[in-house]
Amino acid sequence: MNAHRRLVVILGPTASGKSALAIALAERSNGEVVACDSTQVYRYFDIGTGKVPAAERRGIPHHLIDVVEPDEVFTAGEYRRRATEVLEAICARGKLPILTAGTGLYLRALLDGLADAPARSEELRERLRQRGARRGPERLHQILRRLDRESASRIAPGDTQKVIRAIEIRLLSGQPVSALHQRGRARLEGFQVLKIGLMPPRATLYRRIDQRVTTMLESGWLDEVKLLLDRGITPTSKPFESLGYSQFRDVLAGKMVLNEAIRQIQQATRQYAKRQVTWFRKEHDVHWIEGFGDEAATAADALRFIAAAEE
RNA sequence: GGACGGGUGGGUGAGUGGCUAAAACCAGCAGACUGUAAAUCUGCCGCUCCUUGCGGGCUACGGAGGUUCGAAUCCUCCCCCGUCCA
Repeated sequence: MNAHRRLVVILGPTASGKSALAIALAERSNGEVVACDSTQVYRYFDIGTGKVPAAERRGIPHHLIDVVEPDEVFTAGEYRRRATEVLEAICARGKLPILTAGTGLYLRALLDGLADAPARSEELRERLRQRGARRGPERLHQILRRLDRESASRIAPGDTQKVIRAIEIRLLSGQPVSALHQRGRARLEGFQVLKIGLMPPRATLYRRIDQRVTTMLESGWLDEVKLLLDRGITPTSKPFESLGYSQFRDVLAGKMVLNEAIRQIQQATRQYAKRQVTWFRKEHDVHWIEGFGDEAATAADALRFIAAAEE
């Protein structure tokens, strides 16, 4: 019924220029930006997560940025709930939602939905994790094999994180993961989704990543990290695990020299970009553009694509 | 000039006669991933051939010789690097 409502999704690896393209499109088509990024949801982690500073947003509203405290657990399920609400609100205002998606899992959770599985349970995980630490990861995998043969065969014995989640689902819901998955997922309804994928040449992307890390440093990234620590934010909280923050935390603790940290951040970011590309490649119905989002030709291409979809 | 220590695959580095194309880690490449996802994990990783097999050939542990059925591993000489003595 509401198929006339549209949702533009811009997906692509880090540093491909999603934010710039989103703002450009929002200005031309009465849009608002919604971040689909697992790190930008955290407050105070600004420079390294690539949040566009308010002053550079050209008046375009941005959503799902700065929505939780650093010590809060945030998940794909939570993202889905909040994003669904935000999309409704934007449409109710008669505006066009434009999603900037770097976190493939969150995008899929929103668009395709998640199975009706129980949310994570910290105590259960803690118990399992301890057992894994004591008896080795193979032991956990054995437990999973007993409880849910099918997912045990799909999950590598070394992948403790996924093994624990599968055991958790089985224990909490009483059902194996495969059974839950078979029952389908609650996909996003009522939107015509227009996916635009940014796929700049790998070599150029990597050069940009390297350069962007130094640019971020010049704009005060290290000071930001220092401020976070001074403020008492737990150095082991989740956002501190993200690219750059962990390295700079070590620099400030005197465990690493700055040059080495920069080198590692650049390298880890390139590896991350590769993983994003691997994930997004499988995404269906994407209008791929082989350039950066901040290039005029890319914006023109994207606008043409959106216009063509109007009919 | 002398005394030691060392030179191993893109990097670090193990190996001190056969089980070694050579551990492990990193990098690189490819991939998986339905509530930690900027996370986590998996495969490949000298060259080459095919009948794609726990397959064949070639090259490889600074260089050149040698010992041995067999050498990254032992011997000789040479070249580099580090530390110390002069």
